[in-house]
Amino acid sequence: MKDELKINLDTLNDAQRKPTLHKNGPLIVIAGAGSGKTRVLTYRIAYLMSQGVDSFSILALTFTNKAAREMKSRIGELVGESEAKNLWMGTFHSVFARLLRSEAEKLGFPSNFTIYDTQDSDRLIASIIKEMGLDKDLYKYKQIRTRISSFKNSLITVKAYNDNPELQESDKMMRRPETGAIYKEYVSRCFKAGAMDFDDLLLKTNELLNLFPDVLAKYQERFRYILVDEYQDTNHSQYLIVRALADRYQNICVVGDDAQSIYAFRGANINNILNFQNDYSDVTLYRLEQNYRSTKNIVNAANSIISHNKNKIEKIVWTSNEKGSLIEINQLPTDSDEGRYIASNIFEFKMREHLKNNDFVVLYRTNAQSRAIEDALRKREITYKIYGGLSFYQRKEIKDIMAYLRLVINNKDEESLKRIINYPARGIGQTTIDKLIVASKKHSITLFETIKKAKEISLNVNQGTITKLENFVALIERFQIENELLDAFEITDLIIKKIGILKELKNDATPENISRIENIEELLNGIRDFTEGQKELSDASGNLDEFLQDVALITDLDNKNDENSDKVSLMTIHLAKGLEFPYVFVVGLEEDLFPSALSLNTRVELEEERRLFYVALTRAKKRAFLSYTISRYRWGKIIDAEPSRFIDEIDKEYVNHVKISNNYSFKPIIDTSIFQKTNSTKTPEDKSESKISNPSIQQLSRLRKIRQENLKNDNNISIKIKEGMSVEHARFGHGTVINIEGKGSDKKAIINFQSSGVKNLLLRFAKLKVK
DNA sequence: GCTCTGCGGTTTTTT
DNA sequence: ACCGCAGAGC
Repeated sequence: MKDELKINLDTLNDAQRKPTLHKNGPLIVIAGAGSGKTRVLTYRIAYLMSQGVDSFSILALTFTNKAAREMKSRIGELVGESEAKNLWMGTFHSVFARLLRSEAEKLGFPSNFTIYDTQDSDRLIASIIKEMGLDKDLYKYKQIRTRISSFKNSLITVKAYNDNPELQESDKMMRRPETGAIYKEYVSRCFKAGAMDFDDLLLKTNELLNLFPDVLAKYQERFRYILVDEYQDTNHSQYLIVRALADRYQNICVVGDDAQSIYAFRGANINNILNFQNDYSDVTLYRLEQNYRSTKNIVNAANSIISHNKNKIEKIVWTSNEKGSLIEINQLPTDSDEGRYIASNIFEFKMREHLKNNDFVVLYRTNAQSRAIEDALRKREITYKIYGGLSFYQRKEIKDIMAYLRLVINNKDEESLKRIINYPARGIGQTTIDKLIVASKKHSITLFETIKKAKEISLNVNQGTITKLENFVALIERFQIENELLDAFEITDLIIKKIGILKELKNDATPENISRIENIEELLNGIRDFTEGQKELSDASGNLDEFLQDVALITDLDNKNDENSDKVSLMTIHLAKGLEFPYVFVVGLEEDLFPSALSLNTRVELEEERRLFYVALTRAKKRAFLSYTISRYRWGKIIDAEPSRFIDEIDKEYVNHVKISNNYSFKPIIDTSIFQKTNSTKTPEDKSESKISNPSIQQLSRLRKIRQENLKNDNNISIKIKEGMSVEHARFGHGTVINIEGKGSDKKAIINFQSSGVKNLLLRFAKLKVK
């Protein structure tokens, strides 16, 4: 059957077809932004399958779960759903979490091990620092967590740390000689809790492959073809896993763009991609340099930015797309003005060009910047969605419920236990918990066992507390028994009812608590969907441990529930990697913000910020808008801002830089492609101000014509239009006016068009004819 | 053990 | 400006 499978490669260009058809041996694809690298990966996998490669023996590692899902469905279209289902495809973390679950016993972990998220790790480290009696100002738990994380990403185990005088010396220099002891205790507590943190998923995979040659051989044999997307963002630990697995068959295909490497802060090593050709023998290198995404102006501007970096693989990204509009750079007085500038522009573009909210994204360097943008969008009644920040699964109320679920599945999970032992309040306070921790260490048993044996061991608590502890254990054990018979939805529903958390929140019905109730209900709905979905599968049951398996690895970006709703997206630039939007706003282009103040010390860090800017700009298909302010609200006060150095690094040829004029007001940008390098929106009286270069006579006369047309529209048509009128629109055809709202140039009409349905049009732009 | 208040750190980015 | 936490008082 497979032999009959034919993949049509006609839609690929030559550069894309070559790596697609490359069958055996290592290859690297250096792919510029928007050059169709996902397409190559998709077609390559489909092509391999059409050549008889078993779908079970292909491993594809992506950067996000969303990317994996999309690629899988596209492959499904090419080769059939049922075959595509067998592919191992996902993020490093989710793929190797899955692998570890089936091999965990070899490492002494239960197969239903808990995955600690960053917050869990932080709490555990903070707790250890406290238990050890260390100065918490010197030992900041976040810094310690970062340090431990970097150890793990470099495969520096506790033993390796202790064997390494240099590392110990550098911690001593930082006046933190106990770092190694904290690390050791942290690792042992995670082990005792049956928990792995994010870094462990990679570190333990390495350990597994190193310690058990038979296991390594099994997976080498299994994954005969390995493909890695976004290779520039792999860390050392990921690099070693790939190398180990690919060692036997050497069918390794990596795809990436060094210019888009932006995750060094979490251990990504750009040298992985720069040195790939030295790591394997007979590597074939392919380049994808034609950009299909963006206009010439955007591609060229992006090239001019990245040319300021020294450390890079030379490549020429080009496009045959139209030239497009100039990149707009706008100076604004404050961050709230910046928000209003974005909101009014989105509003105007939507009306003028009949765009949807989905066509826009606002990108920022830090999550804190979203606030001013949100306020402005809300005022304009533009619906938006924030990605990242505090994700759904990180919210307190959700983490609380999840802690119950986690404890039911794995009662060794210390962080979950500490979280809920007294929530809702049942009279077990910090003092008791501290005593429990001491006793559990003394007897080398888990916290849960310590509580169970509270009577036998001398805990030094009173009888009332003992009873409370017994009740808690009984509650959890009862859930464990119920869980044997119930599916994930039923047990969660039962737990929520039994612990009375909703009642507690309703009793104090602040707006905050009402939103918490809604979130808990949303969680329950999500679990129901999951449960039902699992039950449809042949090899799944829909019970709780299935739900918990990779829930820790889900991110906001993976939430598909509002993919069809029409919202402006707001996110950090990091989150936007791999995405594209027709209209892109990049805000806060100011020194100390973007580039971040923390990145100015070294060239390496500054170059990463510049790549981040490159990523931001290359998200845009049609138009890009950059903005900066003169003063910005930061750290609770107003501070002066200076334009980012990156602004001057863009070749002037591709930008229209508008600075604040005396009579500054929010006038949206009108299509400047017809009269470049002018401030396009000034009325005739103020046109002499604030422009940075003189428009030609021709351009001016064109500008005047447009204005006259707009005026004519305002004065004639829009005044005439009334409810109930029959009108004609150039694109939408015949329709009837249902309602008129607003006045002057903001006057809008809701019109029911015969062929295209109800539309809300701004009369100034709609160019309606009265019939 | 619980609750209120004042203080200090926070904001670089995330699987 | 906001949040989380420690410490004091109940």
